[in-house]
Amino acid sequence: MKLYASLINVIMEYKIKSRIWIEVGDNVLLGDGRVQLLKAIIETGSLSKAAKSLEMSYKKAWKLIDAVNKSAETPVVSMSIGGKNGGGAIVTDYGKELITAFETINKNCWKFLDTQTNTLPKSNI
Amino acid sequence: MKLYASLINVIMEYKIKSRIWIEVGDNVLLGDGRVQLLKAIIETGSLSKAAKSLEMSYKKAWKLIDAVNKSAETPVVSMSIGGKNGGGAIVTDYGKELITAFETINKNCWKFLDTQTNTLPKSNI
DNA sequence: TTTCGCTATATTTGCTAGGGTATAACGAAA
DNA sequence: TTTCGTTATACCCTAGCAAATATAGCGAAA
Repeated sequence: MKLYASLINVIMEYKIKSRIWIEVGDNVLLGDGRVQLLKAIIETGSLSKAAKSLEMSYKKAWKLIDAVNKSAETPVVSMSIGGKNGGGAIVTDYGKELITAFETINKNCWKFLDTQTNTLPKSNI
Repeated sequence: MKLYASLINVIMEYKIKSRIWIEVGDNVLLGDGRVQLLKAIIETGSLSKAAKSLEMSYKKAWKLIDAVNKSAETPVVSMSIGGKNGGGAIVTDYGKELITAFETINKNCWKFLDTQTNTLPKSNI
């Protein structure tokens, strides 16, 4: 009995989840998807390759980065067309700082929420 | 010059936003929309009136509540068909406890995120 | 000046979540 | 037993978003 109860508690535990994002004015600057995309750009050096690596359409990736660039005053990713390798995309130092700040805040938010789980009412099965 | 800079800082300030939700197993138990709907049910006493008050279709409201009831072991809202007023929906005490817990956690999450705003890199306009 | 791979953008196609509508089932009270 | 307002559910249909496709433009290097 005690065994079953503890098993159920393990399986059916509550989990508080969250998503955070950064807004500037009325525009979304950064969210989880955009951060993943920026990191893929850092790894691949181009927007199209980054999109492909995330199995995302180039169009969607471009729209996301366009929105980031439009809502950020300080440049986050700089694009270049033509040239040796056809062009490419580079995440600026400021963009990299944003990424690390975002990810640490996100992790800390998750940690905080985990501490709040025990404030939820117990379900009596 | 100093004046303009401070004005820009006020207008263009970063804002870290978030949404939280509670999962049980793999199912979503509660999110912001469901909490609003539950509160509307408490106020109106019926699912259809609650949906109307939130300008939400009855179908959508029913689906949300159905999902809540299916993912919760302890009943959250009990429905009755027929009778004096055709039936109705009642949020259980357990459901009310869930609502208040959810809302305080949410507020505390927002407060926490507000304290983290200054860890974001400064944009140099 | 030709090639190449990338950015940038328009157009079409396809899909799915959601609204609208209709209708059945229900049960207390008049 | 009729009325009434609700829950519950099926069906069609549409708008809006996303994917797919096509194509133009670019510039360094060979």
